[in-house]
Amino acid sequence: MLDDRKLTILRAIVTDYVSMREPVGSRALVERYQLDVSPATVRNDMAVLEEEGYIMQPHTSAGRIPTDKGYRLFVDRLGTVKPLSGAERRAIETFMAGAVDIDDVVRRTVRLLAQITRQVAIVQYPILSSATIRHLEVVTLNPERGLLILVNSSGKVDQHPVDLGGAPEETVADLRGRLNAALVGLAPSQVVERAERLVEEFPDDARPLGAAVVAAILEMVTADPSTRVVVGGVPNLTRFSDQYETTVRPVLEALEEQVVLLRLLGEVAGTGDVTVRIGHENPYAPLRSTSVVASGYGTDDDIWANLGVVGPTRMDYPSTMAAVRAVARYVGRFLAEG
Amino acid sequence: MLDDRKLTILRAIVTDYVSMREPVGSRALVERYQLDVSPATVRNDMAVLEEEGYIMQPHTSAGRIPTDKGYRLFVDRLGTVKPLSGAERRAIETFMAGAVDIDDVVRRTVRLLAQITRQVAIVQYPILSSATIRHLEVVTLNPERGLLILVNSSGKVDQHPVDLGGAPEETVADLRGRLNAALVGLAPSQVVERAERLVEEFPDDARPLGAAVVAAILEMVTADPSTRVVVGGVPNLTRFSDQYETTVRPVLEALEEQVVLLRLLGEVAGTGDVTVRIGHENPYAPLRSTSVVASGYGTDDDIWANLGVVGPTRMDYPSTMAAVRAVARYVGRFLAEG
DNA sequence: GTTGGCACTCTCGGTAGTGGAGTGCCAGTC
DNA sequence: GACTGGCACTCCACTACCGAGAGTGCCAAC
Repeated sequence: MLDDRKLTILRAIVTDYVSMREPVGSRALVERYQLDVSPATVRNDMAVLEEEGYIMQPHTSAGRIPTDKGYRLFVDRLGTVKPLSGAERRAIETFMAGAVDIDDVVRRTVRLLAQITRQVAIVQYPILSSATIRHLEVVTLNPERGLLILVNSSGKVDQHPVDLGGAPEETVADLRGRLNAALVGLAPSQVVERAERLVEEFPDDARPLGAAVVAAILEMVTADPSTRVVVGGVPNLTRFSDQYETTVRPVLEALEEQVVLLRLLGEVAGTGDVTVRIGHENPYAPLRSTSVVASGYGTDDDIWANLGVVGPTRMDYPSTMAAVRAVARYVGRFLAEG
Repeated sequence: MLDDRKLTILRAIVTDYVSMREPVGSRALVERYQLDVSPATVRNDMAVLEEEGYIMQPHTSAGRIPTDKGYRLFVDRLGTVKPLSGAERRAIETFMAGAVDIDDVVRRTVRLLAQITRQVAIVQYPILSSATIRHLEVVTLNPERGLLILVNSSGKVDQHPVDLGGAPEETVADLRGRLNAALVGLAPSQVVERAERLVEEFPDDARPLGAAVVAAILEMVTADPSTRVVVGGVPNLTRFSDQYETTVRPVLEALEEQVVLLRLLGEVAGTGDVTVRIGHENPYAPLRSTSVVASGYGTDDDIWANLGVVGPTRMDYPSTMAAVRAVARYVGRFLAEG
């Protein structure tokens, strides 16, 4: 159905449209891509491509632009992998070099990704499923209010307020000791099991407080994955000032909603490789004229979280995909080592 | 120089332009504001106002629009305080009601402010100058790396990585004890004094590690004020799609830079009352066609941090100022109560 | 000081008209 | 059967032009 030349033409239309931002016609095509056939032939092929739904005309007597389906075919079969430039490689190295803690890593990653792809970058905080609890602390702020702090082996620190109900300091100290003794070294899944039995082991007078604290711990351990997403490169949206209604506004609105972002990244990625959602393929309706390029990141056997970029369907997929892949891999290695 | 009627006219021009978004002419003015004089008289007054630099014409034979100077006069002398609507009052109450910790308070505040003012809101994390250190913890992640955690009396948790250099667990435990004994209960300023002597009290073998940890503590305590700013309501920028180059882009870029935001809030506010920077008065050049309405928040004797909104110079100052003031006060009270 | 009148300026919307880009189709060629 | 040159056709983008409307500044009169 689609012979080689038609595919070549589709590829040419996509690349040309992406770089020129204008509908591309048969004449320009043969000139810029040395197709060795006449414009008329190209036109015949284009008619077929249009019939099949890969390209369309904004109006009669305009050139063609790719449809979502066209981009999809391009991404699946036609895109040649574009290696990163030296400058980009160096940028990745230097950007991450001085990172001190997890927050810093995430912050730097988002900046890096936004800078390389020149698009809006989204990075999810790593979910360290293999991380174990390293330390538990209950800090008394005042007789009524306390703070539960949880540190895991990757250096992530979570906090949660606890209602102490006026419990004496000894009770709190005892509780602290028991919690640490019981839970340190456990992975999240193990915590869930262990914690349930733990409450029963508390002395009677510490029972209510203990139950509250354990509940808080469970909440932190289980709710954690859905916590946080960081966004960067929003000013890059100004490059699409022509697509205000279809791109800029919806993206800004989506960025405000952590839940939406997680859905976007989560449903798109979830694997170790780069995934692309083009336009209407997107699970979130307002972004139907937007594409998401995402990837999981982490070690081979333990995917930790997702990251990606969002931009107009008319984007440079090969470069963007290469950048997302490279950053995901690098961050994965970086986290694994440190 | 400027008699009552001229001031009335200026006020009318500002309010009309803000609500209508169109240059306002003499005829419309007398009709909408019952000025009891003829358009010609108004024109004479407007000519004077223009000469004095309070208003200008986009082009001959258009109506007048206020200049920055005009807005300034309006804000200083002409703006009638616009009380919050019942709905807004209720919004403030309900928004903050279920806040659990500081992060949550800040997040809710930013949403609230963005929603009421329908502009981009910025909230700085509270600097609790009166807060004291409540607990210090050094958690060993692996023989080389540790994590210093600092909890203050307001429930704020800070963390900082520490290079343990393979120090044995007893040394770390000893250090932890000494740190807590020495520093708990101190305010930041006191920590600075005390910490310097503290290092000398360490046993020799803990000296290098101790010095590193103390350095980290000092860094956290002193660097803290400049830490974090949270932004919300960015989609509200889409309401100014006409001012892409002068408003939308610069604001997006500024929002990406925490430093800029802090400068903006800091230099603008710094007092307990609402401060307004109009257009060119702004310390940050790219926002010269933007206004910032900000306020410190906290208790009367202890200003904690700043919050505010940024929007086009053509904004509803009375409402915005009222909203910022109300939110600042409410959050201050909320934090003071615990 | 205020006002009505008036000529003037400038924007905005609508209407033609034109050039150009691109197409589809068809008949002819290899 | 695939490709090509030619040609008529369509539609957009741009320009020019015109008229209506809004608003002004100025002036003479009250």
